[in-house]
Amino acid sequence: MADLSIGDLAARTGLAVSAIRFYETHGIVQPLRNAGGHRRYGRADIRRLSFVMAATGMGFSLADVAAHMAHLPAHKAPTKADWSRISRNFRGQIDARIATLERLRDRLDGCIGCGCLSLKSCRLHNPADIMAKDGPGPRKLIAD
Amino acid sequence: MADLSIGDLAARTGLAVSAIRFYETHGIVQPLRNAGGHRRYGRADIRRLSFVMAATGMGFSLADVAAHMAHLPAHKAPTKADWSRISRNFRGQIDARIATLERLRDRLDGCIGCGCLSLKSCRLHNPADIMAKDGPGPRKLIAD
DNA sequence: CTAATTCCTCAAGTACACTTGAGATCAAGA
DNA sequence: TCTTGATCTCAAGTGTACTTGAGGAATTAG
Repeated sequence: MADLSIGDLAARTGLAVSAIRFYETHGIVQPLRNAGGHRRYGRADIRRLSFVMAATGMGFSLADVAAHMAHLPAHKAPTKADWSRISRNFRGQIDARIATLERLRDRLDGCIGCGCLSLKSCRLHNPADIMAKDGPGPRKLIAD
Repeated sequence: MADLSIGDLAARTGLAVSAIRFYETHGIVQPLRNAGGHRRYGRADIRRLSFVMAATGMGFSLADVAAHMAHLPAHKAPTKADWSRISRNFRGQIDARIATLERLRDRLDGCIGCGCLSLKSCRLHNPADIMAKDGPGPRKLIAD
């Protein structure tokens, strides 16, 4: 009920209209169309987009977010259980990221103390658990 | 002493040679040149690049990182005090990011409980302190 | 000394996340 | 009804962070 135009949705989420259309190409929202071909959204889409904003704003990729949201029903409003499951999954990723940041912070604290004068002992210089598993390359250092 | 080739540096940091050259265009490293025009790095550059990897890996922009590193001396090895100052400054940004992630996490916890059935009360839906100051637009949500 | 590596520069390409613009259609208020 | 504003599609552009490739010179292992 009370379907929204793309402009309404933009106004309510703070996103640009173009961004909402872009997210649609990633399957994050799947609006219906009215007689004239204009997109019509439900209220649940406000929440979807808020979730996307929060997650991408924290540095998670759209692909990541889209993968989580793929578990939500397409056109009917997600249930409490739907959102709960997503929240729990995503929470794991957030916790992982916090842990990594805390490790980095602790290392920097160590550097403040040691002055980083010893290459061998400096933990910043050997960030083994920050760096990815498969060989050199800066690819996806914080991949979950 | 013991100056390193770009390949040596790549091997020791895990970065691609092309990435190190790219960082040079951003002023992050400023190698000398030997007679044949090849870049020569000092050991201190290993640490510089490790710092960059840690920071960019956590989602900080190169510009951010470069701004911090601009306070390090260009060609002489940074002193303990130099690194300490950078560590302290950067620590502030890390703490801010951790705090934002924790807020997001707490909101998700709230959503797990409430099931996000109320648009008005859902905190994910009104992430005022995640969203930037100046009006709508997803620009730089996590800017420090 | 030769051959294989490594390195050089510079231009162009890639991936992600969107924005901008053109040209046309749809919707809503005076 | 008219006209302004919102929306449509599709192509191309933007910024960030790099990678890839071409053509050529320097370095190093045998």
